Amino acid sequence: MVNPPRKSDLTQSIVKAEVIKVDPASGAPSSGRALRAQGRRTMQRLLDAGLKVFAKRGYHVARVDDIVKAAKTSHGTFYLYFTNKEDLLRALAVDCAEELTALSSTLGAVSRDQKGWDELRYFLGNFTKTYQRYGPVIRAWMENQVQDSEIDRLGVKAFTAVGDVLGRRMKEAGVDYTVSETVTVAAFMAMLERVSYGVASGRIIEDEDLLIDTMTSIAHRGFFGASAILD
Amino acid sequence: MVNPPRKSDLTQSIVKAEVIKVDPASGAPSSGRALRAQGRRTMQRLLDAGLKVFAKRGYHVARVDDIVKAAKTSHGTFYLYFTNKEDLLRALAVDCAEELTALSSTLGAVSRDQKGWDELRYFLGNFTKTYQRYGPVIRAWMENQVQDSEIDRLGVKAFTAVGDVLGRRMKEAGVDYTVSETVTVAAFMAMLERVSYGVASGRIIEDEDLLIDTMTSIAHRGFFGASAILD
Amino acid sequence: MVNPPRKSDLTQSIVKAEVIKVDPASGAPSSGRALRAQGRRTMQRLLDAGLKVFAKRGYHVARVDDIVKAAKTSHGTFYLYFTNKEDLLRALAVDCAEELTALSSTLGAVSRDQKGWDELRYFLGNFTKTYQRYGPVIRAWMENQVQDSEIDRLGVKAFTAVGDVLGRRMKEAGVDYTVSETVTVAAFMAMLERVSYGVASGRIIEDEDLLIDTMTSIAHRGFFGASAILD
Amino acid sequence: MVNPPRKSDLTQSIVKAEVIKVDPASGAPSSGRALRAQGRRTMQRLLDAGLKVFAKRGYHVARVDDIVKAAKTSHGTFYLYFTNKEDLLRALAVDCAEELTALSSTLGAVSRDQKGWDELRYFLGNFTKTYQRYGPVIRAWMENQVQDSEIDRLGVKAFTAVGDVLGRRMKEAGVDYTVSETVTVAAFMAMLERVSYGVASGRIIEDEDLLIDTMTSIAHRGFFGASAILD
DNA sequence: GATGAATGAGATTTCATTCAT
DNA sequence: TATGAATGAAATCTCATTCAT
Repeated sequence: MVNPPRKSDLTQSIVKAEVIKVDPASGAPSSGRALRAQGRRTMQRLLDAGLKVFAKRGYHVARVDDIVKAAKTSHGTFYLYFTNKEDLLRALAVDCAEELTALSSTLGAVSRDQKGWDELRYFLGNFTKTYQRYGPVIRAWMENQVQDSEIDRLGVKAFTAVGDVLGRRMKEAGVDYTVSETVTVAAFMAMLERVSYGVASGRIIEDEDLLIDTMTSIAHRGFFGASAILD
Repeated sequence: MVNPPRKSDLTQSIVKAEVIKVDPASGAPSSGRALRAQGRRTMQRLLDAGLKVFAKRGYHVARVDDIVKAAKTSHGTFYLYFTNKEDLLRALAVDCAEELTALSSTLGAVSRDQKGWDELRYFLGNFTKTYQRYGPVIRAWMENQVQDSEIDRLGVKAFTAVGDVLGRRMKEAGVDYTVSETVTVAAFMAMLERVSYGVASGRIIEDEDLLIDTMTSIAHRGFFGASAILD
Repeated sequence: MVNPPRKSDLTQSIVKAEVIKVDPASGAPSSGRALRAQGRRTMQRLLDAGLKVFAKRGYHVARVDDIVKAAKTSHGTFYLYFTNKEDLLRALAVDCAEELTALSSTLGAVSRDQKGWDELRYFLGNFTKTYQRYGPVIRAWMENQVQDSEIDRLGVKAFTAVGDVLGRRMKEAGVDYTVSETVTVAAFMAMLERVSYGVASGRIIEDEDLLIDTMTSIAHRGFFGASAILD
Repeated sequence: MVNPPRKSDLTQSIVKAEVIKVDPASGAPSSGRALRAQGRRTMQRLLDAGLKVFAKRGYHVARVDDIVKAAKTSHGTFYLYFTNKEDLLRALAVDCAEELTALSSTLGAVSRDQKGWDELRYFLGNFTKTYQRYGPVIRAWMENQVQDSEIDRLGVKAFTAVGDVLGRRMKEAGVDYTVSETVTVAAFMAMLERVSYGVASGRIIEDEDLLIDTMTSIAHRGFFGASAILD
């Protein structure tokens, strides 16, 4: 039988997720200004507000006005910390890229058996965690919403890091029949990201564990050659 | 071995695509005005221009000014045919929904063998064709770019039509182990759409046939339970 | 005695000034848009309003809002014709540069006698005319108010044209004792411009003819070596 | 021949300049607060920074932020010593006005011979010195950049002091043919100021001694009736 | 039918000045 | 005495939509 949707150990994955989180305060001021405690707090409030507002209807639609309202501060203050909306996104992108890169190291070998399924399951759980916070940034990358090439580069780099690991693990799994590696990896990431977005946006309503289990099964078979019927 | 990437009959699929296309002039003026030949031509120019401009950086970013320039006409004329930018999208959405609905009927039973692969391959080829024209509309739905709920409803309906067929075919294929049907179907559509967008946006560069072959193999195994190794 | 402040023939200088005026409608739309009669009128209204508002407290202090109010139009309309305030200045600068260049050809040989005085008087009268219209632009150049290097170049070119003629005429007059030509010409232009500005700004209140006569006498002696006492 | 550009005694003029300088610390705090040593130092740093920053692109363009950065202090501190940006200018204007007034007493009788030329030369040298420090303030007056009428009054007063001396010396020299005294004096000051600004701004590049010599010769002939050819 | 012109609401951004520590 | 943080009024600019010919 296949992957008896073993209730994944959520606590465990949370613990690991903590380990992944790389200095969340890394959102350093774009300008070189040294910040004191109060300034750092305000900046963090703005970063959080940015994520929150971007999450609602996307980066493009978000207004600086919405962000400062959410951060309970003023326009003037916003421009004290960021040169513009894009600059705020950039700061978030840096953090997000770090987290994604760290994430890429949490995927071990994916065998075709239950052990491989578990491994994949764990990885997808971690991705979901990251998406819960940085979804808006990942979405902005995925939807090509960014003009700024520097931010784009960050995204490409982070996605490549994850994609490389996926590709390597697929090869190890002996998935030699895959016709185009580029497309395969892209397809995997696309599926992952969009489904996560569907959940975040409320379009897909499903129990989180069930969701991850389903994605894991699909990926295990579709990308890692697991048989639909395990014995 | 499975699915010897049989060179798909492109001509054939084009022919079928023609059949699919349901009255391309169906984008009737929202205002309900009766149009003479010249008027119909102008309107078609605007619709085409809309698709072209939306394709570049998405519906939201597109300016009415860009559209009228691409259509070689004026602002005044635009508002003669459409009540606003959204109205143009709606007209395109109607056509796109029809095409997607028609598309959903082109997927036969997907067995786990080569025949099933071919069937799936044919369907994905058709989807690709549709995306080449209506990509911007599908993208707008997928990225939640639309405010107007009527347009959204059109999208949901069309996606449901396709999703239903997919779900039915999966069930027929005996993929009963799939944990959540909602998620499964969503994952399939997401993969399909995003990879198509990746190609359209130039981010994924790959030979079209190879691309479709790859997607087919992944889907065949991931969603329809085909074994990685057929004998 | 020198220069019996012969009442200068104002009419005549006006006539010549007309000749000088090089296509006042030359303020073509910065963008390539072709303009109809109404559009040209609006644009001209904005150009005139620009001069008027710049005249009040200078280019820098002027607000786009003041300009559109003076032109009895809206913000939107302003940006239809000019990309920003600087662009409006540029359009004016082009016209002004043409007029200054034309002006430079209206100075004949300046002998040390009454004839030379008359020649100089005529030239200064013409300059005054030009300043009455384009003073704000000349002032912006003189006060280094412009960031844009293209506008600056226009100014330098026009000033050089005038300066060159002055320098040539001085040399012809045998003013070999002048220690630095650069400084001499600069001093002449500076005097001319600032006194004109003084009048335009209301700081210097003096009868126009008397003013020009005075400037002529100073310049005739200071720059062209005329004796204070002619016999 | 006239005025063999006798190498002016720079040292001497510097010495005299020192004499002119009237209590440089006179820029007392507008608020009237008594200041200790540290406070006086901070204030002086701000005043110097003001001059430095104003020199770059003018009073209007200068930002308080630039000033505090140049003074290596903070916004808060700035407003501890000055009520606003204009107040800083006012403090500088007071000092500048004193220096200009003192300057006006350094011009003796200007005869038409070499002795007169030397006298004028000395005066212009002194003016140049003053401009080197207070140029930005003088420029602000000259370019009408100040809103505040009190500052303006200071400027008018200082300029009048200098102008009066000039006028008196011209009359003494028997320059009775000058048509309008107002205009004559204005022209002289304008020439002086703008050429100095040209040098300060880097637009005019010329050896300082040569520059002063040239100005002296022009003024000697143009305003004081010296003959171009002395015997 | 078609078009260029005009509009104004709303978004972004700057910066002198005040506040709190 | 000093400072970093915060503010908000005012300026710039964009763009969907309406108007007049």
